[in-house]
Amino acid sequence: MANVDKEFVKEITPRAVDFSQWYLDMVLKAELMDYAPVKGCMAIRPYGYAIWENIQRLLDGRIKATGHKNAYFPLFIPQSLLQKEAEHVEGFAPEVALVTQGGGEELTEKLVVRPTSEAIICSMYAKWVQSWRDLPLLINQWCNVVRWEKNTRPFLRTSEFLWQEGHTVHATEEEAEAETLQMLGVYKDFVENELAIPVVAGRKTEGEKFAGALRTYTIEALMSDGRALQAGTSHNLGQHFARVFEIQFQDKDDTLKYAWQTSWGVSTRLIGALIMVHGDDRGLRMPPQVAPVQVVIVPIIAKKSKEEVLAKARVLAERLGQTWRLELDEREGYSPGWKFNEWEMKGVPLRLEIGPRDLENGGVTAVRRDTGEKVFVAEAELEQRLPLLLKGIQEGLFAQALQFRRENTRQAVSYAEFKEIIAEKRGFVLAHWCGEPGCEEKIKEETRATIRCVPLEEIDGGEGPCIFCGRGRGKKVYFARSY
RNA sequence: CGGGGUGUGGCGCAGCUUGGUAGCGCGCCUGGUUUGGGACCAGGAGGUCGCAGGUUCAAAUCCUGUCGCCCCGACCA
Repeated sequence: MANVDKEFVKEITPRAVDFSQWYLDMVLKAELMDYAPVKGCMAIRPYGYAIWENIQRLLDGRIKATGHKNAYFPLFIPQSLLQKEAEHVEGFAPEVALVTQGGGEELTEKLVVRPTSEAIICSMYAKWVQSWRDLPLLINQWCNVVRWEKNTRPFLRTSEFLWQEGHTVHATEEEAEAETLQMLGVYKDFVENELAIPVVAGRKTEGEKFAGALRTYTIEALMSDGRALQAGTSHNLGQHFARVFEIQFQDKDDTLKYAWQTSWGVSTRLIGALIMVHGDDRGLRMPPQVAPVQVVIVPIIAKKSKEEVLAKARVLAERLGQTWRLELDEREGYSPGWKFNEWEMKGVPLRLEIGPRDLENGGVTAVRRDTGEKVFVAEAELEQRLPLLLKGIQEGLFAQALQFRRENTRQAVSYAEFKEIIAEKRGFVLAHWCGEPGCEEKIKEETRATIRCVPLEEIDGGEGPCIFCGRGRGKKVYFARSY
């Protein structure tokens, strides 16, 4: 019908109308989360949590493959511990939640609900590290953290969120730096290959680095509204924490040395990135690698052939369910069209329709979520075709996101042009920067764009005068407005 | 924390200006007919209108206070 397109989206605000409302429609209507009674806190619903479980499984494998082991540290941190590292406390103090009472009595020392675990973990590491033989110490934990944010948004910025945080200790600065970069590489590989989100890897400026770190590296992704999102960070902590927490070891040369440390993390924010990078006006588009449901079978039931169709659908579901995360939608009382829309909204990569026509033809109709393309697949070829189709969707989503990023990464040659791009087109802007924090700060004030990172990869254009002050010589850096 | 908005069945809203004891759509339940892109008919359940005071014979409606949530800024994964 003529208004079919309108019908598809009647419950979803189009992205072009109000991106932020679209995002909220997505997280609520796809049942990823629901608002909880406390500000900024959300219940992650099964469909959303399944994404997180897939992220955990795939990333955890990579973390372990690089020699790290999982452990768990306490939720509560004595306030005095957090206060040991000056920059660290300054960075986090404004957003910590404090426990002042326990068992109905005032606590003698207030407890911080961890906003990050450097302090508590370092206090333990001080006990565990004695000798060079104890190093490197490579530990990761999956947990929740609490940051009392003023402005919250589901998955992107919540008062409590889930993440993993790796904390490692090394004998030398070189080793720590190598670890920091290795984990950044792990993140980039993971985000690009599993989440199908292209990222720029780079270093944060002094102004943007982690509170207490020597250097912070980041992977930055571009959302489809042209704003950037920090998708993961890896910090070289230097010896800052080792000195205040007295993490010392006796080296091979008999001398007592402070250790070198790193920390690195990604959070449930990645789910927000998945939504904003791949989603369209019909709903989510989940990359097959992390999709809670990779394949959905929708039987097309007509009175005459009901039993036959259902029987075949069940057989196929059983068979294909061995390999894929698969759902057979047998619900009665919903029309096929309704189910199509529902599963499209939930972003299931591949839909298999089985109806009387398909039975006659001896196969199923497969429909790709990314392109909408319909193809007939003979039953005998399912095991062979499905992996190819899903691989094609995974790669297709990445390719689309990469193309979008290319089209929305612009070079600015003058500050006027820079301002215009940021104001009207958004996206990444590559421009020379002299390295002065003052220029960075003024650009931020005037355009709300920040330096997302100083890219690790070589960028065409080499060094040049600063986009803002016109002086000095600096590399090209990525600017953007960000989440 | 500043600016704006908003709280009424599960969801989205109307009712408030001009007080009279709550309504619509969707969803939900039951039965039936349907089912290749959000089906239809019939019947039904469900709300002391965020909370607390006040005014009044009477408050969803007027007044005061308070809390939550959302959006836009400043700060952060």
